[in-house]
Amino acid sequence: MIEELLQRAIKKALFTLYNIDTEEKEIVLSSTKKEFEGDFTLVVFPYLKQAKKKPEDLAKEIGEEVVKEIPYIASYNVIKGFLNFSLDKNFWIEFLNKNKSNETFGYHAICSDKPIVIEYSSPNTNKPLHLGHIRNNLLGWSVAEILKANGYAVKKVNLVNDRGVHICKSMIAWQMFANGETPQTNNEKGDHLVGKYYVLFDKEYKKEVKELVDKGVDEKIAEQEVPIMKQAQQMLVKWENKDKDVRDLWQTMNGWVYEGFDKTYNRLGVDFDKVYYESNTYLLGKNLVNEGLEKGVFFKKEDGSVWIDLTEEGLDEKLLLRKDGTSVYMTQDLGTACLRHNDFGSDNLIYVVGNEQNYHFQVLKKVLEKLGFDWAKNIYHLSYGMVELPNGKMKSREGTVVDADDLMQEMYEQAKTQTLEHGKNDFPEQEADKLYNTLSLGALKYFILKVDPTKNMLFNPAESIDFNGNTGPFIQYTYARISSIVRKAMQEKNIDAKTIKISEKITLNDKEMDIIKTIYSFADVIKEAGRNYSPATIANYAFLLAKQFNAFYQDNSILKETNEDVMIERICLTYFSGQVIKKAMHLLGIDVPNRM
RNA sequence: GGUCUAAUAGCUCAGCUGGAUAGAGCGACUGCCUUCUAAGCAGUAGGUCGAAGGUUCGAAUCCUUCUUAGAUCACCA
Repeated sequence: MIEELLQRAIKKALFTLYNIDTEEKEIVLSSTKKEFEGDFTLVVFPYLKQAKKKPEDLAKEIGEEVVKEIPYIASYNVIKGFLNFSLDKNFWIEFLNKNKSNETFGYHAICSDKPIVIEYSSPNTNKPLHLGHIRNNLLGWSVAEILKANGYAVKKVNLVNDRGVHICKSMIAWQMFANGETPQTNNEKGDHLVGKYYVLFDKEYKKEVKELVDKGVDEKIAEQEVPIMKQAQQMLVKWENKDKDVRDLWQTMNGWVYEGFDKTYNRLGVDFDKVYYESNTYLLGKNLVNEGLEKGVFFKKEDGSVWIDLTEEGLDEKLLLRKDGTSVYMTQDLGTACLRHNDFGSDNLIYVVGNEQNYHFQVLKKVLEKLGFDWAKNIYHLSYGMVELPNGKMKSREGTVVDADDLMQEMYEQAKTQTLEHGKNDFPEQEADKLYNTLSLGALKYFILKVDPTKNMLFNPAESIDFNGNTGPFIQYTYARISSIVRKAMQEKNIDAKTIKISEKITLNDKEMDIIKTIYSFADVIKEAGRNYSPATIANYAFLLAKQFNAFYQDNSILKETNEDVMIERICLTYFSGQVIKKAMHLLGIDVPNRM
């Protein structure tokens, strides 16, 4: 990397000229702003005091030394305290020739054999997936890919919440109202069918509560005493006692849901290396609690419930076992963390879970640390913001959710409409279908992933997701143009961009240099995206590169360029841009079409 | 009430560990298709970076206070 050479040379210059001793890593180089001439910039202000020089003089003297030291540095210029280095054109040409057909360009070498385990999705089996889940799934999948590109082994896991009183609610409502209907009899997706009964339960529940309240019962009491709620709670007890009928129904209805989820996951393009079910894991963690009691990390209250005191850490007391000895969410999560650590030999666990659970994960981490697991300090809660609608949060029970399947279907229709509106109606049926899928998912995924995961984001159903501007289809369109050119170069000129070499006789214009420098930074961008667990970094990068390519494309001939050396260089640059766009989009889980 | 997070153009969002004149897209207004895909390109208008202090050669970025919004503080998950 040229930056490292520069850092080394600057360090040396600082030392020999002014006896300033710095670490190479602490010398900050940035890419030169567009308005100024140069490729890399050093800000010299931090060294003024020690060097006892004026900014201009200091910059000049360092520049002089560095140019002598590194042959690739063609020149430098100084503006105030900014020292701008320009690289020799041949450096860039060499870079292109060396890397344009490198399959792993931008990716980092394998750095660890111990896998990172990333949990994402984690749905409940009582309702279908909605837009919030989409954000979760896309983030999880993409971050996994980004970490792989950073050289880590990654295991993707899903922890399905398939038990509990909320699951019993759908079951009770189904028993009461369904007349035996199934996904088959109804021709309805299983998760939607089950979700329907979850909503029905809530409706009936509210009705019954109101009846009691009207009779003069206190609302709080009514909420607990209502028959339908009692039934759900009784069903849960039966479930825990392994009552055969309840278990059968549970298995049947969950089966419907899984069939539905599989379709949604499939269409969304996400997958898992391992799926955990809470029905198998909810009893884990109890042993840990007992160990903790013995070690004196936890304490027992008079009623028999077990707690941990985290007030010294700025947190509260937290319950770990109920007085009846049953476990809570936290207990189970302690258990599953250890399970994962053991299953995969992993010291790095990542949880993709909404920011509403920040507190939970703070506590989880602290508790595991107190239990003496040194890997606990590496637990990372990838805490993402909520997807909000113009009138606030999505609420499943109030029917204000944006359903995942519906949304994907709407996007598909829109992709179709847009394509036909552009007069592109000559695709064979199968190819058209594939294209609409590619474009609709590209639009959806890019829309979600381009925003910083940690921030809340807004989705306005009325405006739907755009296909122009800073969007997935914009980048896909750029790729399609590129493919077209690369194809024609091969067919009409018999030039294979992959293998042909660029001559050093040519010069490079500003638009070309913009693209080259952006491509050059790809590895850094991947590193930064990995460091921040941020697909948004990749999305912004892909957009920048696509925009720069389009600007170049607009006022430079490629295949019609008369100077053959320049034509070859442009074909190669076009090809390379396409490769990098494709890779970046892949990290987001977005396909790119060869034609559109 | 305690804790945490956010606030940047009319709207949706970028802005890396402090660095040169704060950027995109959408929307509005202008231009550009007999030339490699116009889902594109070029341009105009639009900003007290929530407010006030502070640190610094230098602050949207760091610190303090305040305002506003959201999350959380369950023997729910």
